[in-house]
Amino acid sequence: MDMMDVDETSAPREGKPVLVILVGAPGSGKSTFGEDVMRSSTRHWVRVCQDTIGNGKAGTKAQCLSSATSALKDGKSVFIDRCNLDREQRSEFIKLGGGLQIDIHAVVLDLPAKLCISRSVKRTGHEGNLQGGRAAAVVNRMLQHKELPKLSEGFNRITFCQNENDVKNAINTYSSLGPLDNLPHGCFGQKNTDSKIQVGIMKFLKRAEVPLAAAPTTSGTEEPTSQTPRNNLYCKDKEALSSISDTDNLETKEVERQEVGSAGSHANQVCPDDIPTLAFPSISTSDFQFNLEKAADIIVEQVAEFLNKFRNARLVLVDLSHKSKILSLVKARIAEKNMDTQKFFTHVGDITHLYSRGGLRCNAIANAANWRLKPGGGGVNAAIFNAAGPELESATKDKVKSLSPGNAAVVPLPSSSPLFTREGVTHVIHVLGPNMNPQRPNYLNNDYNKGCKILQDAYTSLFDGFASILRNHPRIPEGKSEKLERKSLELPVQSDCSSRKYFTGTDQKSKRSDDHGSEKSKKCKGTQDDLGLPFTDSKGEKVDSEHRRIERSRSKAWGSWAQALHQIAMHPEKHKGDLLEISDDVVVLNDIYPKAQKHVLVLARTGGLDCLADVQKKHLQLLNMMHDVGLKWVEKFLSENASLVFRLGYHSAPSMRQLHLHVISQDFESTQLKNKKHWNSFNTAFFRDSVDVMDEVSSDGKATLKDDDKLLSMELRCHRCRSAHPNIPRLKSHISSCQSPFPAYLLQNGRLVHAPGEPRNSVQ
DNA sequence: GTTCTAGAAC
DNA sequence: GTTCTAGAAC
Repeated sequence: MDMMDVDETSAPREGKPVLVILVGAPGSGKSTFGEDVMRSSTRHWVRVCQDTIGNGKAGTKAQCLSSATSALKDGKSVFIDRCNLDREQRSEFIKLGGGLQIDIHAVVLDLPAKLCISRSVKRTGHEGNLQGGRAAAVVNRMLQHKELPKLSEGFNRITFCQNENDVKNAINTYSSLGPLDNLPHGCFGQKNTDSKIQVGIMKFLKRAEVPLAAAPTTSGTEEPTSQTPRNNLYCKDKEALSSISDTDNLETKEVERQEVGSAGSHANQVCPDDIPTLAFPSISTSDFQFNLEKAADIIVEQVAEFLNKFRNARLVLVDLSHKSKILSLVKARIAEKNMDTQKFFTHVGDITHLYSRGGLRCNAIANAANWRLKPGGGGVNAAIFNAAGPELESATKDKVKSLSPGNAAVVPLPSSSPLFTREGVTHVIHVLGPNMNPQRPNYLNNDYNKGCKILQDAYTSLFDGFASILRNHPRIPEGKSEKLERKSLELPVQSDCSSRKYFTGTDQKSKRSDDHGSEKSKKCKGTQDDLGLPFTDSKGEKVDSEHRRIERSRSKAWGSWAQALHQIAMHPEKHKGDLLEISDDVVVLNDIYPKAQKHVLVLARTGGLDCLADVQKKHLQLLNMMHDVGLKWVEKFLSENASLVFRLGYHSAPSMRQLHLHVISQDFESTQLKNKKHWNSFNTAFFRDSVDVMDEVSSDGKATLKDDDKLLSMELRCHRCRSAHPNIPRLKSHISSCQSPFPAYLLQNGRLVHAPGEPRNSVQ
């Protein structure tokens, strides 16, 4: 037990009566706390409960005061069992201590609001008679006006409990408090909240359910080892909690801006868990057998340097075991140096399951790679390559071939990678550290002069890599990838031959039609088929795919309302007035319920082509043409409003029959965008970028579908800064002003299309 | 795909 | 009481 302000060591061992003021919302467990302690304590306790003090019914505060006074005068210890959430309520009980030789304690049952509410709602025979649905409203209102107690109010000791484990520990502490014992004075279980700023931060953190675990051990957490599990507990269900109270969130947003000083484009984030976060394993200390003490020094020093430069970013050192030596060493140094534990903390868990198992959102994770950047081996490297799927391997191969010690390489993770979809990881940064293991390459023979230098370099490169992601300049090794990325962002506003210019010099060209006039395309259709499909025209395969297609069509029954596009595609002349363009192969029309300022559909006219699942290699030419027609309209729209940004793609499982390409501006400014499904259908993997679809159909003969319903009910995240929002109205109000650059993933491969030089905050 | 609406959430 | 979601019907 490491405690602070232990000023009782020299005091005579003579127990004083204790007045314990329980502080907590209904459902936080105040009564249970008192009862549990009284059951096993050797002290004489009296529980003064306002809910029952009037002959079993609710009484007044005055009754409580007098009842407490007389008990204390008898030398008994007292629990004040009422909410006591604001300072004023507490002050009168604190005054009771005035003439008496007693200790005044607060025990704060600061449990998640959700938990209190569910308990309040569930309980039936509770003395306070706060039952049913009204409980939620009451609990919320109370928590909104909550003021956490401070020593300066007159308490000798305050114990904060933020989870049930903390509560259990506190019950033990008070249960074992014999008649002759005193408890040390001070604040326990939470940072001292002496300044307004800290109160603000603590309130903010509590609401957003950030790991309070991050609080330094020096603040007197009685059991330092309980830190990390709390991390996990508190990060889960943040959406549920943050949605509990509007005013809370508004208030806390302010708090963050003014007091935490969050800077830059991410200042408008609701949840601190959305701060760009890099999780990294300790480099070189496992298989490479680097000295742990030295490594810990270097980690802390390099982290400090990074955090000096980047205020709005988090670093998390991850290891698998609670017993991890390197974690304890680093933890000790964090405490020693009084580092900001919101920005740098340790986490016990699997680096490939930080979100799904630990509730910790990390945009980037570091991989302790080998020099060949190959999967396998063991440890973190094997785990990350395994978890990320083959996508990481090929993405890595595209970026860089090998790595020398002291270097790092940033690899954007394809959105199809499970690490991306499940964990929200957008980048893997491979790092290679110094090797002190004679069995491994580049053995340094215990030369720690060199070793430390290389390890420093490794962390510097790692954090530089992370910084480059923050700036949305993925540091791509020289060569085609970077050119591709840059090129594909530029779309000349001139109206002719856009796609040709657009993709010139990139490897996209070969996959795409060089023209978008329907006449010409039709002419070369046969040629392309002959050239492009040398293998798939064997009889067997044709039958098979035909069969597949029919099977699919049969299984998907289209409702009557889903036929509109199909009717238009089959008989466009009947709908002439509603259409923007008609050709032999496609029809272009405004989406009847546009989900953004500009939202058009490029509709295929091919019969039997109902959705992306029906697309085969023979449709590649059509896909190319649809894309080009889409780009042509994008160009037109950009010439009218150069600030727009467009994305072209297909819904994995469309609601309307007949293959259609969405061309949609990324403002999502539309009253027709009304629900989660609307948002997620354009902003999760459910939306398949046209460029990716073409690539996949070209290489695999079919498009990958992400038609899991889970995608459509995912939490609402801003498509720019990825911050989470509790509901559609609030998401919309956020995106109306979010200026963050788009995630790196979207900036690649021409997924986003905008006018040259726009927007300014994007990749140059 | 939308509209309607009950009831959950605030 | 009002806002918001989500499921059913179309």
